[in-house]
Amino acid sequence: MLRLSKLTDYAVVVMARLARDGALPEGRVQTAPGLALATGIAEPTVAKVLKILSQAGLVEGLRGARGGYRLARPLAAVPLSEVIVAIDGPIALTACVDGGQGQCEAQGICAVRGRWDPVNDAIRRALSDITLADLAGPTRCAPATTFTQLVAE
Amino acid sequence: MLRLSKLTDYAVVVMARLARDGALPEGRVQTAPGLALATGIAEPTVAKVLKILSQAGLVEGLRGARGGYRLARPLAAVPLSEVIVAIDGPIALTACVDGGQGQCEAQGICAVRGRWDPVNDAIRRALSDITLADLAGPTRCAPATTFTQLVAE
DNA sequence: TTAAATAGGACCTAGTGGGTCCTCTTTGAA
DNA sequence: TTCAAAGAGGACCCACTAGGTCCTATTTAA
Repeated sequence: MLRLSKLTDYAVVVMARLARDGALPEGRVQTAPGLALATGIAEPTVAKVLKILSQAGLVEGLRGARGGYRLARPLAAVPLSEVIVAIDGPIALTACVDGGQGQCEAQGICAVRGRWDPVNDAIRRALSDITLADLAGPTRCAPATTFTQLVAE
Repeated sequence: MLRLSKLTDYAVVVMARLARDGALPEGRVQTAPGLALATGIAEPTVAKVLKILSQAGLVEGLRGARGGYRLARPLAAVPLSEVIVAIDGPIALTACVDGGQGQCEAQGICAVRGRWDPVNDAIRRALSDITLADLAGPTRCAPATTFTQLVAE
């Protein structure tokens, strides 16, 4: 199904919300509970996503009372690929990736060994060309269509 | 992680092997046990993949003694996207796809609602431009590199 | 000093993909 | 005519891991 993890989905939503609420670079911050309320995502989950994004340098976390999060960069400067990598790890379209030592059990006879890279490059390129600004759109609301309808092939 | 299912991976390997062993359209057939032996993939799994590919019209199954499978089309005429769709279902880069009724719990406030389609289009285009022939290569063996090395970002 | 936040873990749970097995049907060959 | 070899089509089990929750430590403004 080639699916994106839910966490990544949440990340995009949360970052879009940060931008919309003015939590821009050097601007005021937005708390995790507040973002949870605004997005409808459970609070612990929002907190988890923000922590990961913070580690990746995509958002900036300010601790202490009156703390919160804000974007490290404007949405237009954040390629979608970067968010995916931050949450899900490297973008690679194959199952034998996470073997660690890279020893595919069928390595000796695998007919397509070493040929996935153009595929992965193509995917990475496609995801790098799209920024979060493209996904979030110009502040206005998207038309009332469901994901399912949009995405079904 | 954006991972492809293992089954899809197997499908590509198996189809590449079919081509290599001359199980081309209108040609002689190759049995599932034989393919399992040749690819190093467990036999029941190979059989499962072939059944799915057969239903999708990507391979042709001939029943009975001396039966087996052969490609329905040459590899060059099979876009990678078609194999993925056959095994994994529609290509769609978002988690809220399989809700069925399409009612995302955060539907009312989701900031990125309805904006994933350009992303999905880009991915589909990338995967449609690559055929199995590109993956399998011109019969010769790929260099001895592991998937992991090739694919790590 | 206190309360409100983030930071960083540990940990549990459920969904589902991966894999196996069983039975039925088809068909060529003895 | 019979038999064996193969695919067709399910049912089913198991393990992995993503998703989600919670707890504690740390920081900092009021």
